[in-house]
Amino acid sequence: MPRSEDFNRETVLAKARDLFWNKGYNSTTMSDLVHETGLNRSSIYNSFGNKKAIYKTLLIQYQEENERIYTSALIRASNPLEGIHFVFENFIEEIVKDTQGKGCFSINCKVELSREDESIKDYLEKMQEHRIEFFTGLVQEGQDAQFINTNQTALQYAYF
Amino acid sequence: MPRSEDFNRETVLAKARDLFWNKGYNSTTMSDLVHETGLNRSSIYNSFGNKKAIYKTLLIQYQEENERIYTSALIRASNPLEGIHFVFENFIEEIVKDTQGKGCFSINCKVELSREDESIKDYLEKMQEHRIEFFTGLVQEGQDAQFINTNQTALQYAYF
DNA sequence: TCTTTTTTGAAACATACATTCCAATTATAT
DNA sequence: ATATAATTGGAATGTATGTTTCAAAAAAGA
Repeated sequence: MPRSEDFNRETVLAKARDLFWNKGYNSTTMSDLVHETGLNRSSIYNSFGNKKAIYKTLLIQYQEENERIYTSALIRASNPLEGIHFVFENFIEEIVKDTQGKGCFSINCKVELSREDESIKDYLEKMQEHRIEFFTGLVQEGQDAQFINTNQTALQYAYF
Repeated sequence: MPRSEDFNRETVLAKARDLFWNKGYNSTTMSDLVHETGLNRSSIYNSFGNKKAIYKTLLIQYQEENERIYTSALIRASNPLEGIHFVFENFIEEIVKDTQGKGCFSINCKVELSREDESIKDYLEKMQEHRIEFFTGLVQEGQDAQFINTNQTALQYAYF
């Protein structure tokens, strides 16, 4: 009986992400989102929640995507050291690709929002911790298999 | 005949800088500034201009301070390579000191404001260029005096 | 002490946005 | 075709916050 949504969630979110990424959180207005996505105010609030909710959705999506990139790099690699190599190559590639200086979505998020929103701050800190654990594990593995020297502890390498 | 200012410009600016640095530009309100500095709204507008003007003053002050740190590092150094070494040591020191994750003032500025304020964007880009030139010159000197290898051009090293 | 010019304080003003409301519209199922 | 329930458009609302205003107070010199 009811009418159904007239848009594609993914493309809407993609457009929102581009906007936030290009203009930053504070400089992106709801009107920008209305214009760019083509759907109207109420529909946005209806289907995606308010501005911050949309942003959080995108942040989580971004992190999950990165996670996927990491693991795929690990699968391609034949040993832990090479895995780290792949991951960093990916970083560099991203940085080089960013000619307009958009920066990293999560770093931008951290600068703009982690000071005013506790939940975002907590999320980003958890992610950071998670990432450190990831690298520590990787380095540890590499050291166990004698691909990486033990001049420093695994944790120290990971931090670096 | 006229009455004179009842505060110290430097300490006021220092407090403003701490505020902006801790909370970011957008999350710092004029009321915060009024509270923290102790002087009142009108006085602030009178002596320092509006919010953005204050911020720009601080940004320029920050850059000049950095400039001074660079040159002093260069004076201490006995050759260009050591100079670069000192400068980077200084970076690391700053990063380690920042336990609350305040980040770098100019990077924060870039993320928060360069997208919405053309003049700030231009200023930061000019500074970036200037910095590249600085390092390029340094590396070049180092190469001329054979302290640094010539596997890459000076410019390439500088970018790195 | 009186005049002059600033500084000060509080309230008023302006405005840019996020968010909500509600009537009109639209798509689906029966 | 009709009833139903969500979607849509645009106006209305609310609010946070930057900025201005203006009269009262304060300092410095004559």
